[in-house]
Amino acid sequence: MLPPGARASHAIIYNSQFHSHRNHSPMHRWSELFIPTLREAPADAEVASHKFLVRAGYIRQLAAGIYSYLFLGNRSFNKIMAIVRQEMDRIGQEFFLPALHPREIWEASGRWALMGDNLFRLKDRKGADMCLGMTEEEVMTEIARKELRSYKQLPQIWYQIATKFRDEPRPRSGLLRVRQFMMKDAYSFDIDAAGLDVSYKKHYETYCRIFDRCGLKYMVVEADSGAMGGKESHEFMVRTPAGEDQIVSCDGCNYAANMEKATSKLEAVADLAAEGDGTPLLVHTPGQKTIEDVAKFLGVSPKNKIKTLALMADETDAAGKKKSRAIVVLMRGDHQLNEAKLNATVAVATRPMEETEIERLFNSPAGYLGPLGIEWAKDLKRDVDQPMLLVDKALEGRANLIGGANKKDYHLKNLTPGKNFQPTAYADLRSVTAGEACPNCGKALRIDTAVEVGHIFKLGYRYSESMGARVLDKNGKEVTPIMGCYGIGIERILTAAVEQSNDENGFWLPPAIAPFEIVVSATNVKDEKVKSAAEDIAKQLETAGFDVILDDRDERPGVKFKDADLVGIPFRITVGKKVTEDTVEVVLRSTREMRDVRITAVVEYFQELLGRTS
RNA sequence: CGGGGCGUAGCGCAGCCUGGUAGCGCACCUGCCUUGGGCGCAGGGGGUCGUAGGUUCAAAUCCUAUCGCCCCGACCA
Repeated sequence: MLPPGARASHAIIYNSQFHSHRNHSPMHRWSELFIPTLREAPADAEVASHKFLVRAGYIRQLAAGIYSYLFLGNRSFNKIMAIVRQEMDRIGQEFFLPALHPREIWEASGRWALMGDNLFRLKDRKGADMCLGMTEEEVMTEIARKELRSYKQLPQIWYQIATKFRDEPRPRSGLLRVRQFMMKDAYSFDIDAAGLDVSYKKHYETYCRIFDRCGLKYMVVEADSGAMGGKESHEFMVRTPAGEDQIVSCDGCNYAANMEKATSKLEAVADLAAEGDGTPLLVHTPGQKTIEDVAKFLGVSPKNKIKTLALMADETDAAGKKKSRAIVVLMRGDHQLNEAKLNATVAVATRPMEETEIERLFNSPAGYLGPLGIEWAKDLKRDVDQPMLLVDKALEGRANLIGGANKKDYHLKNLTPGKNFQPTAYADLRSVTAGEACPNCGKALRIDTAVEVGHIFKLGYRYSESMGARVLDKNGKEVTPIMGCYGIGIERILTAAVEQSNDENGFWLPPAIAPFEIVVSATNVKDEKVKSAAEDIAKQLETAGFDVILDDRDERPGVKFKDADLVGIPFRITVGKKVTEDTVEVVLRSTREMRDVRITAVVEYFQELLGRTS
């Protein structure tokens, strides 16, 4: 824009200066770029990806769980997003939706209340409630509700890549759990379940292509779709100790599942013989409260003991009244309760009961609670007041177990589920442990920590129903479209890649997502021969389509090598003394493999190495 | 939200217990030197000690409050 009164000739001069400046350096020269590498990582960084992304000058923290992405980081993210976009465009259409949402649509879906403090909330100047989007089901469904009229418009797959906000209770591990992040989220709308199957499968395959192209070693696991309904769900996981999720998998077959979903085959346990007349028998167990203590005291295995857990579900009903429902869970003595499974079973969050509550509700001291003499709910319906008795499937069919007697210092023998007491329901509530038998093939299961980079699941009708999306089917009948939703964490792809490939000196990224593919390090820029050879090689590679950065800084070679090792670029070309023999060194960062290549053959070398033709 | 820890220069830290001149390494600037793994020498710049209040002749240091950040737990498409 010209300032008022300026003559056009000035503008021409400004313009030409501007252009000459840009034309002067089409190449990426390290000396002119902002790549703030650090010798030391910030003290509060714990995981490798956090340390290295900061040290390599990819990211800087602005606040807890909020990061600025600098030049290198941004380049890498752009490459990741380009891959995601390219693959998603094969099956769907890209949108760009608002991050700022009115309260109303979240009310309509029921998530305004459900999301609690995880949702960033704010008011506009008129005092109207707004929030920052954490996912876009509401907005997408709102569009579908208003615009989709006929089955002829289905199926639809709509996606976007955008910033999401979550007020995480505890941001951590650098970019692994943050409050603002980029996500590709996609939503499918189909006329029926068979259509959803197709959309789901398309995403499954697309995700595989995306993660393959990003160079990740990932696995796909069966996942829990949560209490929100939805039938099928898969997570795309990258194994790393820095991860926050636990996955169960089998090396013997392809079984793999999220901890919340995983099951195993249990070895049969020998039941105890009935004692006395076979009816529940009171035994004195003075001071023995824990499973271990009681089992030892009575000389039996914890496997023949019932673990009794007392829980409370606090709910607020439609009228805003607080209501608590007691839930008692029986597990085999040596088993662990899986809270996610419990939540999925009872469709409500629970907390451990307080000792005073146990005493008040069951007239039993904590530590001696047992299933007898209490009137349990008959089924899982939620509108009754009786406590629920949930019994883990591992106890189904067992007999003569030992459990609490609801009396201090006493336990009961001869307890048989279904005979002496009637559970509200049997359910799989147990956490799998490593080494148990695979439910498919029987081999030992392993448990690993992993990072979730993608998640696909069949939403069903939850949003389309609650928000009132309807289309007419072939017969002119109004039907609710069925939805799927599909997410990919952009930052997590980079993070997982760093976690996957690093050593004490730094990390290396797959070429497809690295900010640059090749760094050309001129060992000594004061040496004209070295300098011009390096420039020349970088230019040739760039012309051939490679993403190159020229390290032309006036620094000692050691500094450049250290930086090159640190910043994630997979290949380095060292231009040094050997230029007099028309030779440079190519170094593979991952293996440290080094090889002399003739300058005239460098382009060809990389074309072959990266499987690319000019 | 429960438990723990930390806020002193851009980064990493010491000083605090026992109040009295704000320090070290790296980074940064200048000059010389050096050029295949964070080179060397000399000189230099940079800090409201997180913030607010209090105690004291005097506070980075003691007290109170508050904010921020990190870790463990709870939670988590």
